Parts: sequence; C-alpha cells; structure tokens
Amino acid sequence: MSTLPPPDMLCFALYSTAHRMQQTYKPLLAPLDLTYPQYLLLSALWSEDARTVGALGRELQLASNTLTPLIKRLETRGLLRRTRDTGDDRQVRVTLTDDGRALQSDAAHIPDCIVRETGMDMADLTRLRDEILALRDRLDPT
Amino acid sequence: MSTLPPPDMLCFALYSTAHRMQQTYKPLLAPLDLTYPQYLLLSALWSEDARTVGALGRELQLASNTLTPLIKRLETRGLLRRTRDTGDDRQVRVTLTDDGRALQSDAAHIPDCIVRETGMDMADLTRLRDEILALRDRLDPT
DNA sequence: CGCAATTAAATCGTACACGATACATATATC
DNA sequence: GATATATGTATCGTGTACGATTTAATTGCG
Repeated sequence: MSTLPPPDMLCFALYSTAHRMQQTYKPLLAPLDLTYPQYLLLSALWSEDARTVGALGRELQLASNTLTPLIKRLETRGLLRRTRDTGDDRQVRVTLTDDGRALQSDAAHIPDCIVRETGMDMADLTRLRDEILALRDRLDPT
Repeated sequence: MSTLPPPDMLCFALYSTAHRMQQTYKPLLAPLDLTYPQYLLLSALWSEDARTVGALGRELQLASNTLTPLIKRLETRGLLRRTRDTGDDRQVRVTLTDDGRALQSDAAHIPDCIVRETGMDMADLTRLRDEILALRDRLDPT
C-alpha cells in the first residue's frame, strides 16, 4: 500500500521548517539567554506591555498551562512582573521590568539577521507568511 | 521603539500553524493512540521499513536524543523492533512488527481528512508545501 | 440575596526537542 | 596490531506543549 512519506507531507514541511527556524534563532538569542518561546513572549510585551495571561495566550496561541511556567521563568530572571491589579482578581497582569524593556534594544537587530538568513526579499517573505496564516486560519482552532 | 509583534512575524506564522496542524491531527490519531511525532515515525517506516536510527533521523530531521525515546515507546507498544543486525554493531535497525504494519490501513484515511480540513485543493497544498520547504532549505541546517 | 454556572490561572502528568555528554564500536594511521 | 580519532546511539537535564483537573473569583438568574 502506498503511504505518503514525511518529506512529501505538508504537515511535515511545517513541522521541520518551524524547527529549523528555531535553530536559526538560537545563536542570535543565546547572547540574551532567551529561548525562542521566551523571545516570542517578550516580543508580544514589547509591542504592547501590561497584558493579562489570557490576552497574551490569545496572541501567542498558548494556554495557561504553557504560559504560566514560561512567564514565571522570566519573572525569576527579573524581566517581568506578575500582578493582580485588574479589578478582576482572577486575572494576572504581566508587565515588563526595566531590565525586560532594556532587552528590546539588545534584540533589535535580530529580525534583520533572520531576513538575511532566508536570502529572500521582504515581499516574498510577507506573501509566504500570509499564505501560511491563511492555511492556519482555515484549520479549526478547537 | 517599534518591535514586530508575533502575529506579523514569519517565524510565528510557522510556529503557530505547525501547532495548529498537530491539533488537527489529534482527533484523527487518538483512535490509534498515537502522537503526531509517533505518526510521522510510523509513516516513515510504512514508506520504507527496516532503517537505522540515523537514517530515520535524517528523514525526520531528528537526532538520537529525540528519536531513541520515541522509538522505545513504540517498541514497548509492540509496533516495532530494534535490532543490531547490520554488521556495524553501532547501528540500530528499526523494523515494523505485524501490529505496526497493520496500523497503516487504520491510518490510511487520515491524509484525505487533513486535506479536507484545509479546504484547499491539491495543487495549492503542494505549491505551499514546496514554498515552505524551499524556505527551510535556505536556512542553514547547522 | 443565594447559588449554579462560567471564567482565569495554576497545577500535574506525559511526551516531545535538543544541548551536552557518555559509551561502544569502527576506522585510520603508524 | 596498538592506539588515536571518528561515528552511531543512548543518557541526562532543561524547557516547552498540552490534556485533564483544580482553585479561586465572577457572573447570571431566579
């Protein structure tokens, strides 16, 4: 019987390329002592600080069981703070510290480095990004 | 300072779409009691059985520190066997059992289900797959 | 008001990923 | 043919992901 081997599967293209992309970030993030998911979380906060765990989870597509430990590690490192100041005491607000904000300029060169590594131009990267997102949004998020 | 938020980043498109794809597989794999990486490994063996850990790692882009536990779990379940019959006693050959081969027909409907969930036609899916692979292959595998 | 249903986060257990390292076998070089 | 080097696999530790459950707080509704 014929079974599609992984190299021919769309899902494997996504899987292996996402991993390869994380490998590409690794040497750029190592000097900042950040993992890739930690960098994503900080990028979210650099764009819009002081959001709740739930709001960050909606942006990063991660639930609290993944986010809470991630956030706590960065809190231990003094890059952000967790507070309950929303009026709704169930919610936890995540806010950058001065150190966390300071990291933004140390990371500012990274996007350009990544673009360079792809060897593709901005228009192609944007188009590919949007096609991938279109696929994602066709898949049921449940 | 302006920092690209995750939703605008190509890497995040890959990251979130790869995860969403795994979620899409989950209900299809649950009846077989397989995780997505386990399904990839079995798909590789269904296409070409009796390969070494190293050969499987090259196809799946995974090193032995990830593959060995993955393989051992499926061995415990009786879906495959690990042997040292290659002449080179460092190598471990991974071979499907009858049960492991039998799962192939139970999984045969899955690719069609996934295609249906994307709502895209084969030509578009193939083209997108190849564009994603082209990106991957532009990124340094080191 | 009183309480069931809902919601926000956290906790727990399992399974990847992967860097670093260990270990055993094979190959190369002298 | 002894030994240095390289190679294939396994082990260990850390950090995600995520299902299932728990806890605490809020909302809905009679």
